[in-house]
Amino acid sequence: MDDVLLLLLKRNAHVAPLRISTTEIGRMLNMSQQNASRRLVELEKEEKILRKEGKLLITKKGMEEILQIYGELQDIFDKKAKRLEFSGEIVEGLGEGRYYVQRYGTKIKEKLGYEPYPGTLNIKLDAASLLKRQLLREMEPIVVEEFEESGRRYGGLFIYKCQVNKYDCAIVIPLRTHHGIDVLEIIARERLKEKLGKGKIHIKLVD
Amino acid sequence: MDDVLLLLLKRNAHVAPLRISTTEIGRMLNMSQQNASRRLVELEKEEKILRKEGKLLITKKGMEEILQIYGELQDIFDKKAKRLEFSGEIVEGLGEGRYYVQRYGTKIKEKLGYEPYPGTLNIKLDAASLLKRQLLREMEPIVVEEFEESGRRYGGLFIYKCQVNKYDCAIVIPLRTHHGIDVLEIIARERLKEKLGKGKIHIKLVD
DNA sequence: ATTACTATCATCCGAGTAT
DNA sequence: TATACTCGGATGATAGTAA
Repeated sequence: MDDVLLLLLKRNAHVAPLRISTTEIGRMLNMSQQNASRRLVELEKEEKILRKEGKLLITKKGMEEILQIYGELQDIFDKKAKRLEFSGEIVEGLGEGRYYVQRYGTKIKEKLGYEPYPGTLNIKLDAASLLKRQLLREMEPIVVEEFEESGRRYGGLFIYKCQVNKYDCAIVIPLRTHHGIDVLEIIARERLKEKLGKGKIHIKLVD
Repeated sequence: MDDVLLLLLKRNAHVAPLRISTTEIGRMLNMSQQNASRRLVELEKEEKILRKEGKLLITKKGMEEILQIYGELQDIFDKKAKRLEFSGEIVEGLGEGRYYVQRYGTKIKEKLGYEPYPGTLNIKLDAASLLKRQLLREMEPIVVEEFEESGRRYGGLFIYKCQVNKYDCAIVIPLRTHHGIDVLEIIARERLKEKLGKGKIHIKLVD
């Protein structure tokens, strides 16, 4: 982004006309007065700023340029997580998924609105998805608090709603014990393993 | 900010090594392959990226440059947005405000907690406010999703809570059709036009 | 196919200076 | 004081081509 424009923005020239000399601009940006002058003429010609009575104001067009970049950066840093997508393939679990989903079933229903099928779909992530895996941490999880039942203690869960090949599902991350970071456990209303078949699995996080 | 670096960032080269050819960079940024190549060599010399096995990765130093600018923009917009203030004067609407507020009334009540007076206050913004108008985009809106009723389709709304001369109100931005950007439509619990009188109107956004 | 060198052309910047 | 012109040198980009 144009550094002169950014300076003007910092000085609020998008809100109120700003009085500033080319000498000052040059000093602040380590450039000559002559160059600052030329840059302003340039910005004016491009209709990104306008000058009136010796004061500078950033125009709509100028703001669009800035907001364009700001928007892109926001997308990258703030919203990336919401578009998080993983891919991988189904692997066999150890059968413990079934046990846990039954134990947590009521709690999960409170959060998701449905009782999940008693079993988990285990997806082994491919290399590219594995790198994105850590971005899950930046998402706001649905939290199932730890609880005690029949004298046994059950650890908390983080749940993230997602779609797996168009089916509404949820990723479940047990906070206590869990297998390697390369396998995601998925729960859903119904048994999905057969419906999904043998191909590559796509997991897309949803709000 | 360096546009090549921004491109690499968009392609997640800060998260995982990215395979991309100089030809592709050139094509995406409208520059020659030769120039893309030179720019990469440059970025590498400045230690903003590093290359390994033909893949590119943005370094810590590279990210610092990006986050520096992003931080500055956040300071400007996030803080400003919360203090966003407009001024202007009341203008006559076309009466359609009344119709729409009635249609959307229930949805609005769900979001704001009260049924708005059936009519909108139309404020024509002055020149200075007009420039700030686009900063609304940076704020988090209250969203009324589009819906269908009696076979007719109603577009979504963005709503922003505000105070108009001390009265709690809300700015309503229809996402489909809307008049010029220079008029803001305001809704409130009660009819405000008479209470506000003829002077200048001040609109202040609130959380 | 790829990257990146060299040569040439274009653009940007700073110094001097006119206004 | 101020802005902004011209001009020469520096930096940047493209075309051609080597590796």
